[in-house]
Amino acid sequence: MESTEAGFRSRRKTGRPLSFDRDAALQQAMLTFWRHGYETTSIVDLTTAMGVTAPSLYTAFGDKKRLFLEAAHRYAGDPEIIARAIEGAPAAYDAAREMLTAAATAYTGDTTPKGCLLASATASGSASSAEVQRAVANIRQRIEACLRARIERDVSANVLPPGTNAVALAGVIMAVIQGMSVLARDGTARAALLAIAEQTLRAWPAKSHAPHQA
Amino acid sequence: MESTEAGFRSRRKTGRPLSFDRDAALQQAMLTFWRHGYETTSIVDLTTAMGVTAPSLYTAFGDKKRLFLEAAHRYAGDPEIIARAIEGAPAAYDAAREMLTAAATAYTGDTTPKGCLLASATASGSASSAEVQRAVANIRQRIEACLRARIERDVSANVLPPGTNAVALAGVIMAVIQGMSVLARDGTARAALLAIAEQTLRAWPAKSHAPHQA
DNA sequence: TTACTTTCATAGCGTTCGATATGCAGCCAT
DNA sequence: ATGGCTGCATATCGAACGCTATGAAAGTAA
Repeated sequence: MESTEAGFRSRRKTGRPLSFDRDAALQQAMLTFWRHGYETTSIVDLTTAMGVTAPSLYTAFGDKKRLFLEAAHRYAGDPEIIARAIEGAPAAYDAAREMLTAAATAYTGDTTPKGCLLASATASGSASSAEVQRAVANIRQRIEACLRARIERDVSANVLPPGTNAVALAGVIMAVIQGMSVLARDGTARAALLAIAEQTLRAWPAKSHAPHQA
Repeated sequence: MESTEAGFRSRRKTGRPLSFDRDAALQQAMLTFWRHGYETTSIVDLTTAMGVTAPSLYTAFGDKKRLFLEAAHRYAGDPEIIARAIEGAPAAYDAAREMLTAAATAYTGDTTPKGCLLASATASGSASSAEVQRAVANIRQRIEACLRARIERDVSANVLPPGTNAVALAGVIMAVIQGMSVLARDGTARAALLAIAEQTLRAWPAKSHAPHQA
């Protein structure tokens, strides 16, 4: 059930070895999906970028859907590590700050496509891609749940004011992160995104302020 | 140069009249693009939804690109009206509040697709759709510029603290709006989006508070 | 009625889509 | 060396893509 079972068909013992670097090919596939989206990336686009023929792609990765899912998981990184980073932060504020600045930076890389693969690649699609859209949504929601739990923990620990709406606060952070992807795609520079991140963090409820909600 | 020249080929005086309601067909096209995106909506999808054959679609709307642009402009509404609404608001805060709550509501309609057409339909695409992506980005940036100008006006009028970063503040609002589209597509309910809107507005710098930035 | 204009429905254009059948090439185990 | 795998390159497959040629149908203008 684990998605990272070290590839699609790797436990072979005999036969001709792969003539290409599977990991490097996956990396190129990820970049291509990142730039052009899931449905709007063709197999030819992928084989060209990966330097591999179509039959090799299919034997190594299954089909387009599985290749995308593997690329998406590689993009998202290990969810356990993310969870530990959020939970291990000094406070929810620090986790949110790290998430926002990391997003602003990652969405404006020089050598990578602009924006967020998870935010753009399956933002729309025909009915046939519903399963892929759900998988990407799950990745998002797992991160949101983790941040929300961290906020709730801070509320319980009195680090955040008791009236804090954890769902809304986590939602704002997630919305800004996803929205920054759109802005980055439109050409907004890294500095501007970082300023948006800073401005967003000014909304963070502080214990030193009186909680101003019912 | 005006996009709304009342259709693609409407100034006819003789000949067989249109057997379908051009406006209603455009509305259906808009809903279809809204649901499935630009490139990921096929001509068959459109003709089915619009109740029109392919040749009729092409004579009435030009081609897929022009049909989408016309649908996108219908979705976005008259930019003049939007500009007047932002400029005519009591303060930038009210404009931002209206934009956020209107987005939260519009993205979770019962009879419309979830999310925002402008945010999702061209979030990704092959190189051939670059022109359409740019057109949609322009719509976004026009709104952002309008909000930013309204914020700057409030700063000049001392309604907002002098140190206010208008670019970042407008950017946050735009990012949250675009991000809410992603959340809405993932299934987030209207109430949750409205809570995010409220939480976002708490970040709004108030003249009554001491400005806490350099 | 007749000429003219424009839309309609049918059918299909050439291209690209995701995915494969086929046969040769390369590597391991024996 | 040889048999058994497995990946490689070539050449497609049927379906769907965006789009259009064609001629009949339905109006207006004379």
